[in-house]
Amino acid sequence: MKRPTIADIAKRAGVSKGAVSYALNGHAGVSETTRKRILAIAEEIGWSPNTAARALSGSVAFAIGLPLCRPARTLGSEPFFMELVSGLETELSTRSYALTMQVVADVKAEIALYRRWWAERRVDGVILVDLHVNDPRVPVVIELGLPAVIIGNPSGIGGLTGVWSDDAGALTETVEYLVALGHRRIARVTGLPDLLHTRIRDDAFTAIRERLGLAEAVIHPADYTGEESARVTRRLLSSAHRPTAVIYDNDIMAVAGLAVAQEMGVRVPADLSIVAWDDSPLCKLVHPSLTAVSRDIPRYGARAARQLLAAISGARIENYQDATPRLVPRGSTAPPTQTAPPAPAAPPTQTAQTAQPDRA
Amino acid sequence: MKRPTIADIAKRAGVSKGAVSYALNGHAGVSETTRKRILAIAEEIGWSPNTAARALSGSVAFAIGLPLCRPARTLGSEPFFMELVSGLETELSTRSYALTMQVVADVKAEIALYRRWWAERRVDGVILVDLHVNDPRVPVVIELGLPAVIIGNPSGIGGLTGVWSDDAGALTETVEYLVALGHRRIARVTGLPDLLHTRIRDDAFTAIRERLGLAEAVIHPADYTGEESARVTRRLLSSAHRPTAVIYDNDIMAVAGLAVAQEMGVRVPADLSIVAWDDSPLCKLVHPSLTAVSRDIPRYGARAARQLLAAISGARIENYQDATPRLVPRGSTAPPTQTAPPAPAAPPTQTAQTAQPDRA
DNA sequence: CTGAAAGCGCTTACAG
DNA sequence: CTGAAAGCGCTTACAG
Repeated sequence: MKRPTIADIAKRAGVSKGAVSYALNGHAGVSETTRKRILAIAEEIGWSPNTAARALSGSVAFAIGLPLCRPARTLGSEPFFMELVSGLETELSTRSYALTMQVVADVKAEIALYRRWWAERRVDGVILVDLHVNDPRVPVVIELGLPAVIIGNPSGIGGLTGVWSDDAGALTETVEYLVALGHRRIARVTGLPDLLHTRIRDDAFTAIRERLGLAEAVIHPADYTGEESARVTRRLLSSAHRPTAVIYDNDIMAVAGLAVAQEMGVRVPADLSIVAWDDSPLCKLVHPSLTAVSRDIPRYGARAARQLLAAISGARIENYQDATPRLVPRGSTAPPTQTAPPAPAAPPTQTAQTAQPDRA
Repeated sequence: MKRPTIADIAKRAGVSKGAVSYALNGHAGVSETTRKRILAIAEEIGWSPNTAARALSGSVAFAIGLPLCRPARTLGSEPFFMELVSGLETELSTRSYALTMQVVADVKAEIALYRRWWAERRVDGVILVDLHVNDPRVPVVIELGLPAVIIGNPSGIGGLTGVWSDDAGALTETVEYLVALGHRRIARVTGLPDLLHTRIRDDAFTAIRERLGLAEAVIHPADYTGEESARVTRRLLSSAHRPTAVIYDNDIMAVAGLAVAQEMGVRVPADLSIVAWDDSPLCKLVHPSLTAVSRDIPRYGARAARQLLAAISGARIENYQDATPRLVPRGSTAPPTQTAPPAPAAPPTQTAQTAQPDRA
């Protein structure tokens, strides 16, 4: 099949290609009647603009870029990205913008990707996720003049704006809730330590610990994977003064923590309360269902897309702080049954054989 | 910053733009020495081809399209897509092909998207997932002449090739394994019923049921969501002759089924064995860990990408059947403790309060 | 309000 | 082996 072009439309309508272009783009320069006629013809012959031609003359790619800098396996099991993508899409698709994704191995590769995308005119703007402390991507994006929106708190990052929610506030609220239930020994198991939002939550945790005098509250760094979370949780639950409540930095780690508790015969929520940071369908599926800190990530993505499109069309954009994440209490949190030294974990009988995986 | 073009390179090298193009693309027409000089200059000034210009003259977009036709929430919680994406990427990125994703509401919208992508020359080829029986996308893609690769078994689909694994074989193997453990009352909880691979697994299930005379083996349709799986599982476990083993069509549904069993006081694997179809990190995290049917989905994606790129460059491509999915036994399967009528489910005490969600 | 023309940055036959 | 030129399908000043 041959694709129709504006030349075809022009011939049919008996006007010049320029006139067709004006009509199609809603510019001044054609009478209302001919515009209508031209639009009707375009519709009839199934014309869509050739993006390449448009990009070449108008210098817009009608695409935005989202680099994904996490290993494939982590990517798959975290709902965050797909939810973000679907949110971005709701805005982009209505304006015929495409979303170009690319998996990169590390920050260095991601920076190279920005340069390549810029040189290729592949995208009109980019979304930055997982900001690090002193993130080296930021100066590069600024230098290239590539419109960008950060997913996360951009404070301290000169020159780029972001869309984020008040993680510090949500963390404080969560700890206060656990304390109100009677918990004192509260642990926080974190995501990758040099991510900016990990830092922000860490700081909030430390602040509330000081304020409420929770001497035994501790932070344990992990990396978002279930494996690492299981390891950390096992160590935590084996300690003499084991925590009565744990806050995990994502849903996967929380589920892994729950499984370790079950494996060690620690009852949830009687002996141990669990809070998952990002809420997800998964949190509602496990038993007991997990109390979680919930954000509307698709809305988040939609907002970021709108900001980015505005920036691309030349508008000055502002930072946007979304609603504070909500704490959604479910079955995994309760008052601790005992604040005295905990009973030693009873070795489970029924499930002991399942400890070694892959017994075939 | 101004982007360098081949005109800049030509000026520096003292040759024509045509010569630069030949040198850069490895075509005949330039001496080896000038080619080297030109490549060095391109490297030095940081040149990358303008994709729009390339697409316009060479009629290649250097992008492939992946429409995602599932609701945002389902998308996020299923590892399958992200793993597929990362597999596609490993091949695409080495050849500077971009992956363009778009979320669509339904098959109709997806068909419109193919037409638009084709008219816009946005992509050079597409990946089709989740094939339906008599899928209406197939004739459209063929009519447009859009190179395409199906993820899934393309038998019965004239004109398009696919990359798939032997689901029927894996299902048969799984049932045989459960029967060898002593199970007779085996249930299968499926994904969306009109997907082709659901049908294929259903047929295999029915065949093995006939062959082994498993009169009580049953199929229950669901939709890949945890909610629906929980509902179906609750009904199954409440029935007089409840199954002793359930095979779920994805990991999320299996986890939900496990949670329902725990909620109802049905011990896994003593009273109930559980098998998850697609293996994922999640299956290893829950307690007990889930026996699963495992495929290497990233490799799958990589293969599909290679096929598609070959098709785009004009090669005739063949169907490719990947390795049969492997059954990975873990802690959720065991011989049934009793084949006689099951004991009534004991109402759990500790967890009763967690039945109502969102008690704040 | 409209038409003819140049230009975006490449690729590729076509002469030399 | 090399150069000059046309063309991909649009957009956009520039004359009329």
